Amino acid sequence: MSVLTKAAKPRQRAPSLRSLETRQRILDAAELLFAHGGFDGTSLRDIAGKAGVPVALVNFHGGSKQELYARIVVRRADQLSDLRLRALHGLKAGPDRLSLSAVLRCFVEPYIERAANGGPQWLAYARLVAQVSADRKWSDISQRCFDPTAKLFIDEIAAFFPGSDRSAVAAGFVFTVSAMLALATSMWRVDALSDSAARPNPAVLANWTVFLVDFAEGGLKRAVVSPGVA
Amino acid sequence: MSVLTKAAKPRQRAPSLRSLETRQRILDAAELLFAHGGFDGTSLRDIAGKAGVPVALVNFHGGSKQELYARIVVRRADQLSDLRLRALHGLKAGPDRLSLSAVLRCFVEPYIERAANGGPQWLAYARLVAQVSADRKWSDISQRCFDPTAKLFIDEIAAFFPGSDRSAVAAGFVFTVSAMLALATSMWRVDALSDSAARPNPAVLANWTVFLVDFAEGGLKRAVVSPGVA
DNA sequence: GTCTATATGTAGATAGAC
DNA sequence: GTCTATCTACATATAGAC
Repeated sequence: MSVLTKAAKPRQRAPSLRSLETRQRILDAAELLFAHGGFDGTSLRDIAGKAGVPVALVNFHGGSKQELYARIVVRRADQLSDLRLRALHGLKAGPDRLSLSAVLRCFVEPYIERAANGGPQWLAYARLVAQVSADRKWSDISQRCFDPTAKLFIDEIAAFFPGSDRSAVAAGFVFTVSAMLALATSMWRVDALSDSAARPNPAVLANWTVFLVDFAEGGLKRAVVSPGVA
Repeated sequence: MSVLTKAAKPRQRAPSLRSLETRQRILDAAELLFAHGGFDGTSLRDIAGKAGVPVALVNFHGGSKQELYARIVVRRADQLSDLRLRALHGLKAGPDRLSLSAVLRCFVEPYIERAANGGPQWLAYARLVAQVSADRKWSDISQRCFDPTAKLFIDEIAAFFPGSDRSAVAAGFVFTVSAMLALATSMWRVDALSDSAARPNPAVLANWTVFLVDFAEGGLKRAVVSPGVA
């Protein structure tokens, strides 16, 4: 049974302003802590402590722990999809012929830009997206929040490879997404492996966007057209 | 303090045969369960139950929960590095000039091949490697188990891009690894996104090796030489 | 809507008999 | 080396006063 199909605890009146503030504090705290510790590594008590509310309020505003987790992922998913689709539509309305890299940028840039410059909540959300995308346990959330937009982009990408196998395009897209998520979660590995000074400043993350788009474009053009996969 | 620097519980004699069998059962069960549920999502009681031993034996043979987790990752890491380095040395000893894709294949193929055909324990181990690589919490394990070999391969890759920034090569390598790990953990997303029939058979995983190598080669050649990153 | 108090279960770890 | 029994802490969730 999906955690998303269950509605929130039924309430009889519209929530008060005070309630909305409390609720947001709880969701914000949960976002930060879930992103850092994962679902199983974070307790509702941790969340209540960080939000400065008693434990019972976390259940009241967030529902069960699973519902709370899902609620947080859903919260920003529409906004992220909006940014991506808006960029894509703007591109298609423009005068230039579509390029593969431009399409890829429409998908990648909103995520990276917000992870880099959207403040700690968006950075946490970026990590949360990586958790959800990597763990089959959350596949229902992925399917509801991310797959519709992803499929649209796969269609756009596939148009650059006429006659190609759709599962090859999908695989290339998944590789691209995994590289994108690595930007938000694994830059510490890049630093460790390049023996460079630490790069703790999240602002430079944005510098890697063009690198990522180049990598994905080159990878797709090299792999999808080749007959490597039957 | 690293979990790896602590030695195992001191024992005065070499373990008996019976002990070795019990220990292996415990480690195998832990490998399967940690890979499926993650560190925090798996209890020592689950592991003891699956191994068919009392809980106390898990502590006796595995040490603390963290030590047990680290022990499992370390257990196959040397073997994996061996396979990769042996393949690389074989390549360099051969008559042909090195190609980038051949070098990449040396790194990628042992992992994919064992995830696909090495049985359930190796498949679980592949997922475990993905967990360790994605979570900064395990960076000390990454550094001990995987970074030395990774640095050697980055050196080899960098030789194909003279004058390039080492952190760019490292980033391209991290992207490549993230795509490799996605093969072992996220093929369900490919199936969901391509609307294809499920692909539950792990044997076809190996078919994707060439696709992955192509993707990585194309991505590196496109991204590293371009001046996208200062 | 909020919060105290608590019900109920499970976690990791170990002491000490065998 | 093995295993029973248990210690202590913390988990999620809710009942019911305010």
